[in-house]
Amino acid sequence: MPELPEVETTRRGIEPHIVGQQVDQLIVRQPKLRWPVPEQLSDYLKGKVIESVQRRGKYLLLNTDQGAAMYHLGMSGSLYMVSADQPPAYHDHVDLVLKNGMALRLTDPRRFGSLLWQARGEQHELLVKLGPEPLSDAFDADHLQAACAGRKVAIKQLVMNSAVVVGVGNIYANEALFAAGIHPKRAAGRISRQRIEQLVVEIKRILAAAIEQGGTTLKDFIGGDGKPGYFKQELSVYGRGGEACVRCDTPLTEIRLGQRSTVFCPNCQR
DNA sequence: AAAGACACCTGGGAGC
DNA sequence: TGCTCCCAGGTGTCTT
Repeated sequence: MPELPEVETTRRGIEPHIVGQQVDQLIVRQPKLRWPVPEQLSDYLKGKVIESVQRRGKYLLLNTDQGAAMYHLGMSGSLYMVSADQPPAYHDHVDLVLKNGMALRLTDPRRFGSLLWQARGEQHELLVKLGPEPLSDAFDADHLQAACAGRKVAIKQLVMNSAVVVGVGNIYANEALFAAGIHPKRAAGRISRQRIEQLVVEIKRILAAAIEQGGTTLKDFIGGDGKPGYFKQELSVYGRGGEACVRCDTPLTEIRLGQRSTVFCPNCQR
């Protein structure tokens, strides 16, 4: 489900309901997520006040004065507010119950998501190697060019590498490469400076636009406010293999690149 | 060091 | 109706 825009949409949706609230308890019905939910997490969180909700890449950090609850939504996760007495459904794995009677509920059918703890003053090891935020000034043409230099890997796989830049998943990698006119299989080290600059611009533009639209709802994504995302209407290539290119009418080609479905226009993208 | 394959897990849709 | 197979928004780890 979630790439960066969906995670940011979730963050904005839950933030007003959580910041300043005190944790009553953490109910873990299914601890077997991508990594086991730490057994002591409930003790860590009990009685703490959520001071802020922060996003780093696709992680959400619920900060307290002792450390942070660190959520990742994997492929199929979502987070939303419910009344604490709302009966859980089958895949509702964790409730963060607040003293005001509400709860932050984690649903994740495939369980590729996670809920971990980051101690105060430490950086969790999963965050250490992350590259810059795509919407920050640290992600610029100099950075991307340096990451591409000498690399034979396909540019699509490079921009999806979280050590290079965080938050660019399969949907937006496809879309950004189309917008920049770059073939997804092109070797990263064989792209001109000018086209790298264009790619940086398009990644930022598309992610920002998707956030504005509340993310992309494919199957069942809903933001923290319970509304679906509307960016699907803006997709030019993702999910459109075989259909006509919006720019030149050529049928879009669909291939697999690193086990991920990849769609591009063989005429517009070189 | 870099590239590629594989792993984790469930549900939905296509095809027979 | 029901079975099998393939696919899905992620990403750490193991193998070449």
